[in-house]
Amino acid sequence: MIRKNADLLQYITEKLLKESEDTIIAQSFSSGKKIVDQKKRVFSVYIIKSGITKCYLTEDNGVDFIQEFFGEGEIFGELEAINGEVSFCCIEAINAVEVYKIEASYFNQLLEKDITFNKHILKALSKKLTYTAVRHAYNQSHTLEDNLLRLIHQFPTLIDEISKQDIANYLGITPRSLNRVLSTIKP
Amino acid sequence: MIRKNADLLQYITEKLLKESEDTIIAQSFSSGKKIVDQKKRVFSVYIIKSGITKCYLTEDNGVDFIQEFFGEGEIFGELEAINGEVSFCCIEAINAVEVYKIEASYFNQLLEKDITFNKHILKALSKKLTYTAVRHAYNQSHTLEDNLLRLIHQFPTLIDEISKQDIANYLGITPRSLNRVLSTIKP
DNA sequence: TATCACTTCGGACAAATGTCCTTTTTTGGT
DNA sequence: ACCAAAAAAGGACATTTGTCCGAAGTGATA
Repeated sequence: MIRKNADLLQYITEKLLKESEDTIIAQSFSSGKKIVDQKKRVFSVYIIKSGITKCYLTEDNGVDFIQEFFGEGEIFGELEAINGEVSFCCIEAINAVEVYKIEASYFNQLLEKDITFNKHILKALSKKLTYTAVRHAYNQSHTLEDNLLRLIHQFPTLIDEISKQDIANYLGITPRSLNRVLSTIKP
Repeated sequence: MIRKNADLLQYITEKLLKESEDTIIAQSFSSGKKIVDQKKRVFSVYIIKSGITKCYLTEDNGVDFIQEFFGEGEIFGELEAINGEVSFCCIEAINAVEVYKIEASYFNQLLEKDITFNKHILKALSKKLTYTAVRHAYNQSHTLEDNLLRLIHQFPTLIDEISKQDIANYLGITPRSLNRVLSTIKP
């Protein structure tokens, strides 16, 4: 649901910020702002300091699909820095978001020079891969009701913090279906 | 659909095999054999030399969901080597499969010592992440008919090489639905 | 050839989900 | 406090997908 990466954030703030004061810069985005746009070049890698973003793709038929919600310590832009391709998704602030921003070229330098950083990134990538695989397997193999109950269990304040449309786009369903199932499990 | 990684396979065969003759060993599996089992420890990393495997998870309700089919050069077991956790999926040979097998500990040594290898793995991980994200977004946002047509377009001999049950498990549907849609698009 | 196990194929019906609306509620700005 | 715009809610119906079968095809083997 809302993914976090405490280890990575800690490493950035406690170690890297001190030795790279001029290359790692803080930046803020207000709710609704796009930080990374689909099919555009990405010149930086971002690590979330605070706030929540959604990571989504807009399909050719106009439907939005939300991959994940990113919270503290989650990284994005790293795939594009590593393989040099354009972004395949949008990253948009859901509330007030603060990030650390690293130039893609410096990020790649760090990967080569700093073994610990390299390991953090390898772990971050394998974490992402694991949780996306597990979530999609679950979602495809269970009923909508199961998926919703699991989501609410993992993140009880979900419905207060995230719009119905976004929850529906995360589950790959319509808001109508979401409401229907919500009304059967709530009362 | 069937994922491949020519660059990685080339690097293994042309460079690594020569300098690590005793640590990278070839191994064969016949059709139907499980190479990696779900929720078990994994002690090696594998790169496919030839053949096709399926990568799938069995959910608590007994449903199998196929993440991907792996072909030449595709790597597996690397997530478990990197983060030290048990496997979250099964890898099973679909036909006769030959792999290169690397001890997890040696794999981690290589990551530290061999920058080129490290880059190959970073790229392999980001490729995997990109294609799983893109595939799931597409599948969730399009009709079953669209998904099938796309699949057949990407891989025309699909229906001959892979069982209906596996195709259904890959799409997250039942074989009944698959047949229904096949009969509407074929004739 | 007979038989068993396995896969495939579809019919008939049930259940889930989408589509298209209109109405109600909430939100944000002046 | 008021209004316009957006978000949420849910009715009615159409469509899609699942469930539960039994029938038909296939391949291996005695």
